Amino acid sequence: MSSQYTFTGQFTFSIDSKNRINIPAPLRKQFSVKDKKTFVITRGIDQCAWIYPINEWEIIQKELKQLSSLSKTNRVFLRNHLRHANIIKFDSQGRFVLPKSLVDYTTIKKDVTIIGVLNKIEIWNPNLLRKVDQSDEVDDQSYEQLSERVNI
Amino acid sequence: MSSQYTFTGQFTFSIDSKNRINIPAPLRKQFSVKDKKTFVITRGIDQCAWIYPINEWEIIQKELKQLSSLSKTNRVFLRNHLRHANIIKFDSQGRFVLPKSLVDYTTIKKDVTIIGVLNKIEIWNPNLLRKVDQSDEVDDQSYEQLSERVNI
DNA sequence: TAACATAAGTGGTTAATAGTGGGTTAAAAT
DNA sequence: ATTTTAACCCACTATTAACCACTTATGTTA
Repeated sequence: MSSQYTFTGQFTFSIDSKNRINIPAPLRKQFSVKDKKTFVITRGIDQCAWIYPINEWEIIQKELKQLSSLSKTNRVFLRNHLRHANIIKFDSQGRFVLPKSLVDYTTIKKDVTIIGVLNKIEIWNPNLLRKVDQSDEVDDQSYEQLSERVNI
Repeated sequence: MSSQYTFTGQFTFSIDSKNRINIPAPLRKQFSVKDKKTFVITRGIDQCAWIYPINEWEIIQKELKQLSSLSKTNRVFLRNHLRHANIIKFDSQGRFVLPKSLVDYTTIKKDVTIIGVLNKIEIWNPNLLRKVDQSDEVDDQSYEQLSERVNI
């Protein structure tokens, strides 16, 4: 079954003194009643944070369970993506608190760029994103191989 | 399945102080009831904006959803193509607001040229279009490669 | 072809929503 | 017991969307 979510668009908002980030209204509106405003936020593969609505995350978990921990790539990938996964709700204003570990990982300071990427939402430090945009990084061979088996 | 839309023709209208653009009646009439006056506007490969009726966009989306984010190539591709995609509705007058990012990208100032290109509509800065018409631009190599995989 | 009627393009005003900032209390954690 | 953290509340401002109104085309009919 394919995802019900189709997040798109880019927004640059600010993070406040309590590390709260506003979810852009166009994205927020897609959260269904089932979600109860709940999602999982975790490390992205790039230096950003990924947000998955809770039902979406459960689909991904199922896929992750397929991966054998005998492979080193798999082990590292699983560890890094599960250990930093936080279950979060957004408040009545549509904001959520970005966990400290992810503030550090993403190096977010004052401004935040939020990008809808179909079934997930990316949270970036705008300056970092700009750098990433400019550099054409080489493909990571091992992830390439994984991509043939897991459709995240 | 082939597209139900056959947009054709060229029109030059004006953009107002609120960045509203009128969709020419002949094109607007093709939007079906299913569309609910909804479409996606995004960056064109040239320095213009592309409009896809929402059902047309969903066909594209289905293909994009096949791409795993474990692949770096895919991640960059997905991010860059989705971040500029805005889901828009036109108002009761048949106008829509051109997002600021696309105003900048297209360098649209006062007048707008609107062109029907079968399954999509192009939005141009008339002056820029005139220049492009005169120069035969070279194909962008990377997009050529991607075109074999994703039918946008 | 003149008069009328309808549709199309453009402009502005108002009301609702979205983004941001902060305070207060309750629950954890140290 | 003290400090942090989290949930809840209220409030201000800017932006956006809904609404109304006017003008110019287009087309139709007497």
